[in-house]
Amino acid sequence: MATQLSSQLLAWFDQHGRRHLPWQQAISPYRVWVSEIMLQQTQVSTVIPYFERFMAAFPTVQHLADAPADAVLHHWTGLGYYARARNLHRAAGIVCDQHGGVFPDTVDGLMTLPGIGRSTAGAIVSIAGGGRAPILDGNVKRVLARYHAVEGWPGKTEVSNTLWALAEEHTPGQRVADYTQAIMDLGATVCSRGTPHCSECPLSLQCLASRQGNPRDYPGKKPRKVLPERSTIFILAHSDSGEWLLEQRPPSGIWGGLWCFPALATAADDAGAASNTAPTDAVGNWCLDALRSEPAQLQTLAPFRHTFSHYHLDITPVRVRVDAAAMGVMATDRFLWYNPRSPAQVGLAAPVARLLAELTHDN
DNA sequence: AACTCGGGGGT
DNA sequence: ACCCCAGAGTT
Repeated sequence: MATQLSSQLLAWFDQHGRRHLPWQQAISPYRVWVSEIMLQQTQVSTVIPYFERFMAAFPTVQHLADAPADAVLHHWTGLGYYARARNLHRAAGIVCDQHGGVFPDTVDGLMTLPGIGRSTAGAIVSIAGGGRAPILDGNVKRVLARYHAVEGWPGKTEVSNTLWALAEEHTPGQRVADYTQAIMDLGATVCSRGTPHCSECPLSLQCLASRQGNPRDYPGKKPRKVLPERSTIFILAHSDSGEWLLEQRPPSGIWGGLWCFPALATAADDAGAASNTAPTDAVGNWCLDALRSEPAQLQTLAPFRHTFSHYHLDITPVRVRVDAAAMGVMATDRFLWYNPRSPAQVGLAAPVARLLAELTHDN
């Protein structure tokens, strides 16, 4: 059943819709799936280059399933939410091993795959399969919350349920792929967050928020908390031959599965700072204990702050030269001597990638 | 229901 | 600084 919203949106889409995004070309379940995963909590302009490189490296779901996990994370470096990449790789294996390389064509079937929730499943079904399934991403939430003047933050279950019901109601039985693209395009271009362009919107006459004159009040804002502060020391251990020691992070938690400089936790509070060990001493001790190597040229670099969505991390990099005996730690597969001149195909945490780039550029 | 999980773009 | 972004998984 087509609603007035869906009809007007489709007419608008024929004139103003976006049609040149990379994942809108050669549409397939695989390409739509990869794009939807990358686009979770990530803006279009950020995703485009990642999508192009990813598709060149892994043209089909079989290529992705056959690739090493490190190679997948390598192509995700800097994109964030790395569980997305690990789930993508796992799901590719399941599709190839259990579904003959063909994606499920229903929302419920797709939702059994790791990393695919209701909205992503709806996007794949509607865009790649033409099936009638709603989505509820950030754009759709904003359009529907304004159109119906839905109060409250969509992170609340009740608000989310209301929006899902509206999304379901408005999803038409015909031209579902165009409708799905249309409502996202409207949210991204006309019904934007900061400055909605109601005068250009095909829905403005019926839109309750526009009629009230306060579209920016919708959707309701997430309650903000003060982010906690943590601190750490990055040990930038390098050999004479210009290789840097990296350690693989545990599979879960922050930077899961990525490669990072060995890190030492430090006291987050400064109340007992007087008793804290100096960073260079802590790193020197670490070299002796963990690497069985005599530290040389210990140097504290400029500290900087890296902010996650849920805490601040103050990072103090300490550079240290270690002798050839230290290379023995490579015996453990948790460690890797990384040569920026011939980089291993592994995932790097963003601040690690930036530090490596700076260190290499300086030399 | 609240929390975890990144990084960057817009303002 | 603060806001949020084509959300999903875990506790």
